[in-house]
Amino acid sequence: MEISKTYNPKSTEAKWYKFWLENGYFKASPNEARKPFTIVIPLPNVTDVLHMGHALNATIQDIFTRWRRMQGFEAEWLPGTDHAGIATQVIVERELLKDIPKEELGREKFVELVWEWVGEKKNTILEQLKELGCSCDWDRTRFTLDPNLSQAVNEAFIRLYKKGLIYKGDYIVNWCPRCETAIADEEVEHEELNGKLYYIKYPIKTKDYRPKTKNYVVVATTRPETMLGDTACAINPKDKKNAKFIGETAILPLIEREIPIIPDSAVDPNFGTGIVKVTPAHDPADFEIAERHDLPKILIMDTHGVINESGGDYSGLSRFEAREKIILDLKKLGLFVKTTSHRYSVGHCYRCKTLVEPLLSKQWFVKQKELAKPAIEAVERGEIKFYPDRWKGVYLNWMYNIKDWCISRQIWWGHRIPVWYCKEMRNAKCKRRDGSVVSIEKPEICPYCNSKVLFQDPDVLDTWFSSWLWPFSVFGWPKETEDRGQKSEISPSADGQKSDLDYFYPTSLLTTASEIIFFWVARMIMAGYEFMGKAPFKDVYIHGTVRDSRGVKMSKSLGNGIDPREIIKDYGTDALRFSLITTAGEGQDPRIAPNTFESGRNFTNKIWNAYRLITSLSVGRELPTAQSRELPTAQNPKSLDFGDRWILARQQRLIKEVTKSLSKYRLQGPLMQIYDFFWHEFCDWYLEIIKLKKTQGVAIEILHNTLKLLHPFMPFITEEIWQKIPHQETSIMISHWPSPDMNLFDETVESEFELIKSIIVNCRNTRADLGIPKTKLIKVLIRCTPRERLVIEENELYIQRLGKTESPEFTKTIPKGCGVKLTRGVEIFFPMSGIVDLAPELKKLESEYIKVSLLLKNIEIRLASSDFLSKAPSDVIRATRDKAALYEQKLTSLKSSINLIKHQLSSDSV
RNA sequence: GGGCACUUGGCGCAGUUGGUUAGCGCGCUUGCUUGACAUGCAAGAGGUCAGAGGUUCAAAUCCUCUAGUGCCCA
Repeated sequence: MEISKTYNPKSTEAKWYKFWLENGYFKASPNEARKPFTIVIPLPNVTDVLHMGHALNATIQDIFTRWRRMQGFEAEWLPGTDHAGIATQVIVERELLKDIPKEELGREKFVELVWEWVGEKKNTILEQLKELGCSCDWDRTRFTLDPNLSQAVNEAFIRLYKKGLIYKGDYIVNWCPRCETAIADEEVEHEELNGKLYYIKYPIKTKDYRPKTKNYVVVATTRPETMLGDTACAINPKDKKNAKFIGETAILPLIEREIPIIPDSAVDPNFGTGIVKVTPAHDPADFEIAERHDLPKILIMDTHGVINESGGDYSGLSRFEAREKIILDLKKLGLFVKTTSHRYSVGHCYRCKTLVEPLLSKQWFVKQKELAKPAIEAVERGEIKFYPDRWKGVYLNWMYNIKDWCISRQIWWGHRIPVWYCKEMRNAKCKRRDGSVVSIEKPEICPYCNSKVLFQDPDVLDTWFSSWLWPFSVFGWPKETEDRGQKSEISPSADGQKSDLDYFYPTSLLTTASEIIFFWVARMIMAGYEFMGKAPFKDVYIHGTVRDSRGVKMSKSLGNGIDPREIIKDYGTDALRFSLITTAGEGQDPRIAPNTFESGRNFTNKIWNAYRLITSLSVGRELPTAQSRELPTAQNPKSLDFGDRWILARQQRLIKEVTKSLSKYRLQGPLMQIYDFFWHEFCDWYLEIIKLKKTQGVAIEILHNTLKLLHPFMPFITEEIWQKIPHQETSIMISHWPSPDMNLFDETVESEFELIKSIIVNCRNTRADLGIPKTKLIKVLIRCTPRERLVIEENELYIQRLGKTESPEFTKTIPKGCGVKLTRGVEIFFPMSGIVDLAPELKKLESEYIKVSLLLKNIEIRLASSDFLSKAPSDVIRATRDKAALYEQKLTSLKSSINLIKHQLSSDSV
């Protein structure tokens, strides 16, 4: 049958993915006979569509999963999605509701609408992961709003509440006026901007106070509109220049509120005038000051960022309009001093990029210090490791300074907070507790005052409050643990089978990008220790961020992304995966350009054609079957052919190094090694050899094992070819990962082969340099040791055919009228008679002579140094001496051949 | 302001226990429809490893400083 000249990924990928699915190869279940290898996916949002970041992330996980599976682990890669509270709600509001406020629809209807939308979109990203070849255990796909995962959320909330680790309070939160919700500190993106610092006069109250008084202080602020909510001015007590004002009372302009001038050491005397306004309800630092001095906290904005009734005349203006008007009015009153340029950083909502407003608000918080303790120790002790290691420091630094986590969100899509309030609050006890009851179900009556009128907290929980439970909620926590508790009382070890949770938890590896360390990795570690008493995973692999060719992060909004599905369409999944992994250095940010993927496409094609050649060599004879095929390992390696022994030795080395690298979480290195082996040793040399010998047994063996090594990286083409060559297992993905065969290691053959190779290369050089037509064979004379002569004679066919030479002859003297090359201590002479162009050759030899003599000079200096001789290890000294001898020999040869050519040239010119 | 990374031929990257004539892919030059592959083959040009100083017998590799770039935190 005709085999296509180029590899066609389209015709293979869907076919094999279906085959794997149908055979259930991705599934895993507790199996005491095997060790588990577990990965839970960093759950993408339901709103996500596949981008390069996902592709890199998923490829890495798939490589480790497939590799461990081949090694005999019970490999579980659990997929799923996140309900993504804010992101999803934003999209539904925009796309489905257009501009109709969701309030018109009502909460229940709105949530229904979101469920509908999610029902349609939920599988988009997961289906796309299938195109990437991901070997996820799809039967276990989870969604954070699944019943069991919701139960986990409630359970976690209630447990933490009972321990006093969850509380409700008035604090400054990051408020997104567009999403109309609080967001966590980590959800704010800071951007450094060139802004202004506004200087404003605040008059001081005196007996004869008049608006145009000359008694005033000047405060500096970046946000003048917040002055409507000022309740103090503050000065650092050490600030001698301004100390005299402390204790005075200022009159807040425009509002005419009397506010105290207080001392507080948090004030930076070098900021502006050293006197700052204090707006406790709209600035986190000012909030702290207000707490210390018991100042009132006046909220001047509503949830949309519009000035409220506390803002007097400015009520109804947006925060931006208010700023304009306030400046204008201050100018009219003569209270505006100046502006100066000022660099400062402003926060934006990570979901919609709206300017975040720090706002006083009643929210639910999780205390973090206590939860952080075991999570810090685990990483300090090395129980959980980061790859690359440097992220450990980033993690720890954040954990040491952790602040309480705001978990309530003023949106409708998500897990409703399991808290109920008594509406009536009929007694003091009830009032003291704010009438709040923590409960999953609605309580019949208020436990404090027996009122029957209760309502649920309208807020939902931060999405991350469900994702931090992911490594164990997906395996059945808390239900499974409860069930087991009951079971064990009745029949202790009924079947001896471990539960999913016991078997797969703790997981083995978590793979994610550095941005997610705080949001998720840190919190999963905290949750793991808090709820399971154990780390959620052993290793954390942090990969880089995908950037474009200029180094700019790929993003939808910038439009600089490359769609992985386009690449798959054009070049195939294997090409995409190959190029992504070879481009992404360990933990480095990969820079991706459209042509990045050509190398992957070319490589798949190379693999395909190697297979084609091997198959074609067996035309007219049967391919050996899996059973009949004599494995080289079953024979005495010494009885094999030189070339066979060489490629087998090279492959053992490859297997050893690739396996070692993978176990250290390296991907780029091993993949490049496989590439080099396959292309530059197997194809460039070994396949050329077997063309001469017309044998293909060992070639199939090499191909077989190389496909296995490659399979985790490039699953489709490896399966396609595997199925076409003799094999035993039904699929390469469940075949056994090769291990190096010590009997096949052979350093002697490796070095002898290098000699043959380099003789061939030198012959080719000479041909090319001298422009000898390819049809004309050249003569070669070789001067070498008897041992080398033996090797060369045994393999002279290779030299003749690959170097296009006549049968090599041997000499003991330097022949006259020859060009000469020196390689690995062997001199090769090329009779020059009839060859015209000697001048370039002479030039080359002369520059080589200069180069080598410099090298020799350096080495001689080193060898003359007594320090070197006394301090360097003996093997290094020996190697250096050998090298010096080699260079000397080489120089002699170069010199003689230079003289020969010079002689030739001068006699020619005569 | 603090921290972390990066800087190797035109471009993108290897070089992980200090000892190789510093490698690879793309691009470039020259020659090839060599019966696997032009998504290819062969041969080549191109780098004093950002700069300065130090440690060492020996530095792209370790240390310090400087410059540039990027990221994170405050």
